Amino acid sequence: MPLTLEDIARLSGFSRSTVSRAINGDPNVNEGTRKQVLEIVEQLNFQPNLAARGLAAGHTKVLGLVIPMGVNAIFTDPFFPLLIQSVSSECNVHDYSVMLWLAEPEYERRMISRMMYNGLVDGVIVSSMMMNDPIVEALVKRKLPFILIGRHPTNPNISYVDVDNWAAAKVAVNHLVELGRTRIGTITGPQNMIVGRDRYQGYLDALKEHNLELDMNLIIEGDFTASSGSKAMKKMLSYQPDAVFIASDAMAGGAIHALQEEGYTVPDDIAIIGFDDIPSACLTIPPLTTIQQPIPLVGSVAAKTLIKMIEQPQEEPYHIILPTKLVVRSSCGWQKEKTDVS
Amino acid sequence: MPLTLEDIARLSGFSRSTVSRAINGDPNVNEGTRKQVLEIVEQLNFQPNLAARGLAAGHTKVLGLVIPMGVNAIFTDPFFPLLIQSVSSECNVHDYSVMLWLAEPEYERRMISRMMYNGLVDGVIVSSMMMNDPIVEALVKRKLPFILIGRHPTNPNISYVDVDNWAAAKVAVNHLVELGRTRIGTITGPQNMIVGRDRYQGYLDALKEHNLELDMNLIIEGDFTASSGSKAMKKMLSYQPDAVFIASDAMAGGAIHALQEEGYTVPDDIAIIGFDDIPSACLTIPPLTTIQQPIPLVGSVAAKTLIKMIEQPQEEPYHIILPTKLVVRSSCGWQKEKTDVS
DNA sequence: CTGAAAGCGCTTACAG
DNA sequence: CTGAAAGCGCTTACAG
Repeated sequence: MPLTLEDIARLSGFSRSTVSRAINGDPNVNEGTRKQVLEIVEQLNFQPNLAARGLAAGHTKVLGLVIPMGVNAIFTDPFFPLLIQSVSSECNVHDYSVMLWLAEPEYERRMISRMMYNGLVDGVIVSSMMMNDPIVEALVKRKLPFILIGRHPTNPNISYVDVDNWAAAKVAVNHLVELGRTRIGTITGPQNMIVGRDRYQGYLDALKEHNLELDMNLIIEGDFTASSGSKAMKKMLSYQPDAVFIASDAMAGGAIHALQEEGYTVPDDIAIIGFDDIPSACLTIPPLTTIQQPIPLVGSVAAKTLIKMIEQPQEEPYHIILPTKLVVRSSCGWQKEKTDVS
Repeated sequence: MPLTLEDIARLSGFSRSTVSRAINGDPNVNEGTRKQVLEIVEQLNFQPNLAARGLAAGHTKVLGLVIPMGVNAIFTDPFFPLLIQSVSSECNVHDYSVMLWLAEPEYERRMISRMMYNGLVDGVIVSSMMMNDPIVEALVKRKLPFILIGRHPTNPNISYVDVDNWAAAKVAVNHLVELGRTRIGTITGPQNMIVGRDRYQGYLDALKEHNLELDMNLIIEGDFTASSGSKAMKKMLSYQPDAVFIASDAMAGGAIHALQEEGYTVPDDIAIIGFDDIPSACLTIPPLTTIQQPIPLVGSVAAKTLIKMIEQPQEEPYHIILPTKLVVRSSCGWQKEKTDVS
């Protein structure tokens, strides 16, 4: 049987209350007694029962991380692992734990309500939701603090951390234009996700700014998976693009693969620029020029901010935009720097 | 404020006890009253506070999934995402939630003890631990049910689910031998992990069975990352292998990449066989021949078994071995079937 | 089949 | 600075 506070109380000669206060860093405890208590705690490796603490204190120091399974790419795209890892690390630092929910459609409703009510988490991070995801609506009705990864399309009262996908997409397309490309296509992300839309809109606006003709044959929607990138690329080929802005590196990897299969050369025949700068971006042949978004930073900032929202509630929502950066490798025909695999 | 059992009791006209029983499927409840209670529950979308339930009932219906961060590969190798996903799905089916712990070295000790004591999880799944991982030792001391993904090297009382890595590695090497290769190297997994050792031992024994000479220059340890595979491959080249058994597809991907860079042709110059059959195995050029292990099955069986251990405790440990399969593509020079990207 | 009551292991006013 | 006591929201013998 695990030890209880009561045991420590008995062993230390202090009351349960005092022991509890000592453990939780309450300033109203004599340093001497704190030391005594903590020594016993240490020695016996006592850990308070978190369910009990949660009940009594009204918080559990665990965060929920919700990843909707609607997206095919979820577990082929390194985006999510990287995100999970960084959220988890940041939580560790603050002495929080993270509970991962993979929201499968069939279970979603059940999970949503459970999550709201169950008193098991103090707040939740929602990643990459669909535009019409009912989860957000459900969350706003409750008092549970939550933060989105990726801005909310319409409700400005919702906190989020995001990058400026629109501006970054423009940077990507501008890069292509500067290199002399004129028939620039795009393989977009899912248009039911805000991230997919923002990047697409950036593409559109960049084209317009340069007075480049818009050819709908050069615009194909992908779903962030490599295979969708490959398929889209093949379909686009007959319309002779000379460059393609692809909304994720995973899709770009698939596209480059398709191009090779079809006998095209990157970047000579077609320049490719991706988005994300995932670890394997420098492993494609040729290495992928892409937009780097600081995924680990996104995760840690989201966690950090949510914890702040929990511990120091305030009215105004947080809208945090993290920086993005063009990483030039060779898939666009401009080798500024050499990147090593190792 | 979320509703409580008390609210439902008042609203339904029954006692808290009866409501609780109705919700939890206790057979000792009149079907009529159960229906009435459940209707109100449904209508108000009441969800019991899980912290309270955990305290009172002694279980929370949440499982911990521990993934040690010692391994570099953790978030570049699709193995883990696939595993997380399948564990999570299986838990959903059984109405359990999963709590993901990424065990970072610095926090590990703290987490271990917390996990044991905190009453927040009913059991834990430990994935891919190091051979000397203290977590197992800590776990056996407690009453907390747990199961390993990957067999334990020494303690037969510990439950696990695994594949027969040793036998599968032999199958892989045999395949190379059958194709006429004689200077067969290997890039192993970390030798402080049982999975790395088992696959290496299979390689060794296969060589011996075929009376092939053992050349230590053709044996290099990797860490399951693509970049370690690439580096190892380059190092091995000067010793002229004509085939390499690589202990993970992620490393094999890196190795193939390295080979291309160095101007070698796969499989003509060097045949490559991997292990795992991750989704991108058919995306390498040429597509990778590999050993398929049923990662999603491993995850779901682990979860299912752990739940059984929790709900129907028994003395004997579970030792579950899942099947493995040679998938022939073209990286060994034997094209049995064509595999499409899409 | 149902209810009153005790209890799970903590936290936190309240009083001193 | 410390302790006795109430309470967090459930479950579960126990009695009927």
